[in-house]
Amino acid sequence: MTIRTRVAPSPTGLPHLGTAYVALFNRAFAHQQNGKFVLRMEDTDVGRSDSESDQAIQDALRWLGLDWDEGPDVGGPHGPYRCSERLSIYHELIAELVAIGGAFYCFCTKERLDSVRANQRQQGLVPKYDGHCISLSKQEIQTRIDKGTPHVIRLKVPIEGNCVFHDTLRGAIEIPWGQVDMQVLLKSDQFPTYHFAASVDDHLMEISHIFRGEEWLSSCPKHQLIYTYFGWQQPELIHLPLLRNPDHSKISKRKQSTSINYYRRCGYLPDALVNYLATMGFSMPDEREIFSFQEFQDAFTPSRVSTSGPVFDIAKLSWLNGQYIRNLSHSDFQKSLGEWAFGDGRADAILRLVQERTERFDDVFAQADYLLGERATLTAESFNHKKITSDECVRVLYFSQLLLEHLNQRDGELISEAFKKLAAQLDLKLRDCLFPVFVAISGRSVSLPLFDSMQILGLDVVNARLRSAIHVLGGVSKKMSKRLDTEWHQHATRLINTTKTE
RNA sequence: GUCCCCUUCGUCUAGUGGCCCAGGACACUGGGUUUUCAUCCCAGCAACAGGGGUUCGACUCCCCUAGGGGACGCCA
Repeated sequence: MTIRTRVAPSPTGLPHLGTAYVALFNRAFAHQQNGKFVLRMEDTDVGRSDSESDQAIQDALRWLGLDWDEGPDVGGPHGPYRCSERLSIYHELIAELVAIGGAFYCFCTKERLDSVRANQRQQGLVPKYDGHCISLSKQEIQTRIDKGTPHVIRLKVPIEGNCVFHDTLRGAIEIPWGQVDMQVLLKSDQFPTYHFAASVDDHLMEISHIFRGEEWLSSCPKHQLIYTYFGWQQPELIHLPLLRNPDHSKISKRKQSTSINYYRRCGYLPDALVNYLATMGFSMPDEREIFSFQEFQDAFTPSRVSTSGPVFDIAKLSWLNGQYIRNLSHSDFQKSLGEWAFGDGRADAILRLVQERTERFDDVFAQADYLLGERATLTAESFNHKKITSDECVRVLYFSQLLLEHLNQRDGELISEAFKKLAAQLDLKLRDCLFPVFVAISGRSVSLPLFDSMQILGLDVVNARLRSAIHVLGGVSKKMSKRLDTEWHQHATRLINTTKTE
């Protein structure tokens, strides 16, 4: 049997550390076994998927050296490798599944489902589909379809008994069918859900082993059911532990940077990041902690993967990165640093801002310090200001995060317009409103133009600096963030929409 | 709330019944080398969640409790 593995990210948002983590294991295992490693883009969510993210994920994985044998760009015998290009396959198979009684049409409205689930929750039951449409007759179904009633197709799930499936690291796992929802497989927009697309594609692409995050454990029964209905053999499942925040919750961008690009921008070496990721949940037989991907691949075996969730510890990553940096030849060091600091048009962008503010060359580097490296360390006093209180600073910084995130734009003009409106909404002068942002981004209240700086730094770093600034000011409690989120939603429509039309 | 998964130093981990009054690494503390700093070297600090079994013997096997995490979407 040929070993075939895959990683199947959804192209929504920035390239995630978790994607790299999972790709690492899949790639190492496949190549160790002379198999193939596949990249498949799971763009089943039309609203959230975008091609920019698709490209960014590919770039980030390539940067890490985690490239693939088959995928959307390189092709392969089992293509296409993007869900949105495989719709006819799903439609054909979902029809088959309905025909053999494994799935059924459902015409329920969102409102009805919401109230059903709310009721169930109130009674302490598992919120799930109540089977309302499961026994509609062929005629009833046809009539509604002909009328153009929006509908989905759901998985038929047994009511009683247990589902038993196998995980390589944990052995047999038993989940009562009563816990499993009649999952939507085909959405009303005719796109499959992840569950259906992934199951189908894994089979069609002859995937033999799936290394994926532990978060998928509870959806295994659904996938198993699909395989059973079709009479397919399920791939071997190896659920990896979830990367964690320092507080042990699942790693999330609210609490630390999860974007691969952030670590790239901060000057971590791809080999070091890959090495570090490989020590999360895996250890070498000889306990070595510094090793190449090739060495990892040679030594890898599922039995050396541990099941408890590792905290992603930036201090240790930095130490490891230091080992790699010092090991570089001096010429490689120069080359890599130069590329990091000035590559991709950065030198030009920075120098254009600097020149008009320069009297002597020795002014140059002091002005651009926060663009070339980490900004000065902040304290609460850094935010002392005549016109704006520290609480207001937190508010502004918090909203800035949301604004930039929702704007999802690098365009300086747009950012500038949005901030002007934000200041107006908060009833602050732009100059005062921007003060905490200047401090957060540059470490000073006076610096090179703010929005240009943001563009040069990139969203990942900007976000991290805003987050760290908020932290310095005492952070935002759960309660407070709830209040701010509510307030934000009141501003949001106006801020975002009007911004885009101008 | 229901179900599932997990539980060795603050963190990453070694350990698959005796080699362990638990080893390594990061962080931290102290010392040494170095014109300073960093590197490097040495030393120190620090853990088997708790309770029951099984066994001649449990970090290792079983059960319970507690704690942590995840899932419960026409998100993935």
